[in-house]
Amino acid sequence: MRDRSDGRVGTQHVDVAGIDAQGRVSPRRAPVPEERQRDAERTRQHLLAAALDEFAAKGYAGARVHDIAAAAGVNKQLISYYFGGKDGLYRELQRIWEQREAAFADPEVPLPELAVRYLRDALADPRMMRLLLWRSLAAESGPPRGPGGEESAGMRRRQARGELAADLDPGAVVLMLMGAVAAPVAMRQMVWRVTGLDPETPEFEEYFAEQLGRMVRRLTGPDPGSNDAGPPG
Amino acid sequence: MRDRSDGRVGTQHVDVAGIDAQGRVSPRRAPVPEERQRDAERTRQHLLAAALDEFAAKGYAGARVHDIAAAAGVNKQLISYYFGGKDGLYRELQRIWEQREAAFADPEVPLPELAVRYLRDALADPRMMRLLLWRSLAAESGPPRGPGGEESAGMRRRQARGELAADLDPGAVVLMLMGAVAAPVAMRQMVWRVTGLDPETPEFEEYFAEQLGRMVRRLTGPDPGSNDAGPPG
DNA sequence: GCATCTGTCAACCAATCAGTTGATTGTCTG
DNA sequence: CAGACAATCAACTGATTGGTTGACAGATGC
Repeated sequence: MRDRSDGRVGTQHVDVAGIDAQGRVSPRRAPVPEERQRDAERTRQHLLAAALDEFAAKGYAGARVHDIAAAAGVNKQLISYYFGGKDGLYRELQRIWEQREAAFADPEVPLPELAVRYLRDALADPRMMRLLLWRSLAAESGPPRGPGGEESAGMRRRQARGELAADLDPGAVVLMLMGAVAAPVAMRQMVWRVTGLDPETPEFEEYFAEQLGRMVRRLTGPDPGSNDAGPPG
Repeated sequence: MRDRSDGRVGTQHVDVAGIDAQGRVSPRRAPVPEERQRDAERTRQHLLAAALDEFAAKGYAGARVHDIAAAAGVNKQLISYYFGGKDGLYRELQRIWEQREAAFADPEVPLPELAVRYLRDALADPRMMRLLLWRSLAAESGPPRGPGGEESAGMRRRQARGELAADLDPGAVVLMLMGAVAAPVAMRQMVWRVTGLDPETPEFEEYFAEQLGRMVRRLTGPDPGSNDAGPPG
């Protein structure tokens, strides 16, 4: 047995929440009173945090296991030891992300707020969004997998509730919102050219969140004035 | 002299239009009556076309000069010979793209049509969009370069003309439209999950073009009915 | 307190890959 | 047609890079 990750596949033993927005590892590891010199879980988390930085920054092909190990402060062999190699480390990151992803998209919160929430999340820590984009671009083309058209269930409920204009298709709206949220991450230099703002500043976040909210409100219902300017005169 | 590209820097000797949407090389090369065995310009174009495919598919880090040369049907050394290496080939592609880019964004065509035009262009041949996305993701973070906030000049004219709602900032609208157009290219699997359509089919193109047009029309002026349902009142 | 397992590392290895070298052959020009 | 130059290729090279090996040392249990 030379790959410690084999036994973990399918389980969720990883401290998913242990990686904060700055990539630091949370110190809470209950059964360990003082700092040990050797701590498998701590090393795993350090590697995962460093890998998230590296893969988000350079993508899979551009990432270097040497750099990940160096950033984690451990020997690069431990990547093979814990995750079975670069590929396993990458997969583990994606697995963690898919777990978190499910917690989003509450169908009760109004659409403009939901969009803005996604935006702020992506801007506060663009690494996951970047990971998604890298993966999407790298995915070789071919027939789509999995069930299709299911994601818009909550959206269709919104529409039935009158929260979305009748002549708009929920799928298209979701797609456009995804694009709008991803745009500042996917096309950073475009932000500068188009708005004159640095996409990483809080100024831009406030500006674009406000604007995105307004735009989404215009997609809600046949009367755009009813949501942000009172009933029409 | 071992790099034929040195003498070309700054000039535009390349048959930019010679690469069509399918990556084929146009056969028109005026002063050549029959097929020669050796043809520098033809080889250059073959390499550029193959490079566009390869870089768009895998990005810079993932692209392999060997594969580019093989797809072009020539020896890989010719990449160094004509372009000074992988990097020079990549730069040349970007240079070509920047030349074409300028031809877009006519401030006279209505905004919904402009957005739809961009969308159809991106869907018909996603390679340039993919190139842009790869480059954006790979660009290391840092202070933005070049002049900022200038791109929205035409948009501001639209707003003054009343084509854009007064409470929306042109920059934010452009950014969102960019994201919406890029979304089907940048997040292909999302299209399938959200709409149930294959993003490469004409069905999807018609569907999303129609929907995008409707959404953009809702961003034009305080009265959404004024643009697609005649004058108000 | 000793044996065993787990965690860690330095050094090594094989594969990949961009780029170079030197030779070969088509093409043009006088 | 002959010399010169342009275009092309097969083989080689040096540098990365992901992964493996074998040793060693901290932790753990008896």
